[in-house]
Amino acid sequence: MQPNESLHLSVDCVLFGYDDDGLKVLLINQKEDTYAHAQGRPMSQLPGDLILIDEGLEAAAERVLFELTQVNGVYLKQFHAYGDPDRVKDHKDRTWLRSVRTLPDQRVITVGYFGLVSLHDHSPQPASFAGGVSWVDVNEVGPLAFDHNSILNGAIEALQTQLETHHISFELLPKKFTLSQLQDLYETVLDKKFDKRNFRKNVKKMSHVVPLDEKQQGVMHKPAQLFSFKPDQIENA
Amino acid sequence: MQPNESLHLSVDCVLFGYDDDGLKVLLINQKEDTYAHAQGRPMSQLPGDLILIDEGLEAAAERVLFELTQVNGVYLKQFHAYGDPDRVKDHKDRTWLRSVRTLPDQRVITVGYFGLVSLHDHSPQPASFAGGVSWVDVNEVGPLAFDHNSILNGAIEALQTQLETHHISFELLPKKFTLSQLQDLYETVLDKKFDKRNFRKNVKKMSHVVPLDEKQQGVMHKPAQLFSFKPDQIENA
DNA sequence: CAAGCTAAGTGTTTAAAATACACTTTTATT
DNA sequence: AATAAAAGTGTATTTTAAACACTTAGCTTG
Repeated sequence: MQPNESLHLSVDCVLFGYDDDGLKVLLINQKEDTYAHAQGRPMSQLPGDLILIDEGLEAAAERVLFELTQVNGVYLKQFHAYGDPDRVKDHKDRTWLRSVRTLPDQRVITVGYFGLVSLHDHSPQPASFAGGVSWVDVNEVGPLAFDHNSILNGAIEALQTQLETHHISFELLPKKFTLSQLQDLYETVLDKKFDKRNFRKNVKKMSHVVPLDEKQQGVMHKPAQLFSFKPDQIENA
Repeated sequence: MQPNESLHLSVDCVLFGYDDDGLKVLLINQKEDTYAHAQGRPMSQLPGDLILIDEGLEAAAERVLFELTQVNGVYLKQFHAYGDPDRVKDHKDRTWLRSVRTLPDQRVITVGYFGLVSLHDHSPQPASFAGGVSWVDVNEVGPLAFDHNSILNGAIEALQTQLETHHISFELLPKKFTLSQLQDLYETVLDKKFDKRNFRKNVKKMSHVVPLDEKQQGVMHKPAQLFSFKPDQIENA
């Protein structure tokens, strides 16, 4: 048996977007891309692409996300490589592959990255996204192409671990945020509830979360104190 | 720029071996393999190989380790993929590459796995290892080929995390062991000291560590109680 | 066979961290 | 002026982590 004479490598990106409405993932609707050729039922998939011959893995992930969102400097973290020889051989995925790949039977190993963006500050405008792309609530993701459901699950677990061990919440929040927003973020991502007073006690220990001289405005209840993250050294938890 | 028309994928294995003498890594001495051709100074490297065209990633790692150790069923865990386009382009590595690869200039992405074996029970006999292979104490590893020093560091960190979050210590200990051996293992891998009494208090909470009706023999001090791991469901910490 | 060496084995006290829990405050709306 | 809605705040209890020192069992040696 020959070594990998013909074998492709890709990156797949699980881009998490967060706002007060919940945690979303950026999915690509195959129908939009392959409308003319696709015979099978349209499916969604994670954004990804074959890596270029001289391109680093993270660089490839950045390129994929920039092409879709026009946003640079997204927090990105590699979490797992998926290399089952049959991962792109499933019948349901053949139609799409034939429509977009010159070598649809080629084995593809993929490296998974997850990315984080805040959807608050109007940063990545829906408009700036290519067509056929949409944010889907993580709890409402249906069956995806290939092994993308397991990749997504791997990404969610990696995100949860990362949130508990590293200070990454600022990647998902607006620059100015309330403690309730911070708590909601933790509750949404970790899928568990926290006691308000205990949560705030813990936040007080985080030296990189600092109160501003500013309050929430235009809400029909007691306005909340606004906080921000100290940019200098947001290190490990 | 073309997508990855010609790009190789390998696995590299960081096989950790443990005995009362410390934590070791299995390294391959390039000199033995490429003696005839190598011009540069001989270096050690991690065991690894290009993956075969129909082979899964973990299967490739198993194959690499089996060829070296004749041992099957080794605990294996993927920890990171390394894809810097220049990772095999360093001058120091050219000679060796020219001597063993048909396409020495080919870019190679590698997926890192770490494996665990106990060196107590005479399991992988030194004799059963191919020549040019040796166990090196993790604290005495010199400069390795390619980016193998960073891969090794990545593996050590992954092993530490895994030891703290999953019950894997039985992979590194003899079937029957003392609590001091268990503590030494934790101290060696995590590189910190534990209080003997507190450590033993914690072990008592681990339901999968069970005392045997047997004591250490032939030691010139009070013989220790022997323990073993309950095979049924050794789950998360 | 007594003395001495070596590592095994064993509890308690103190400090720190996590948990449980309910009412008052501030603003906008009616 | 009354109401609605979420913000904000403190204490007591339980649990977990940390610090700490002497006695015991078996082997070795003189």
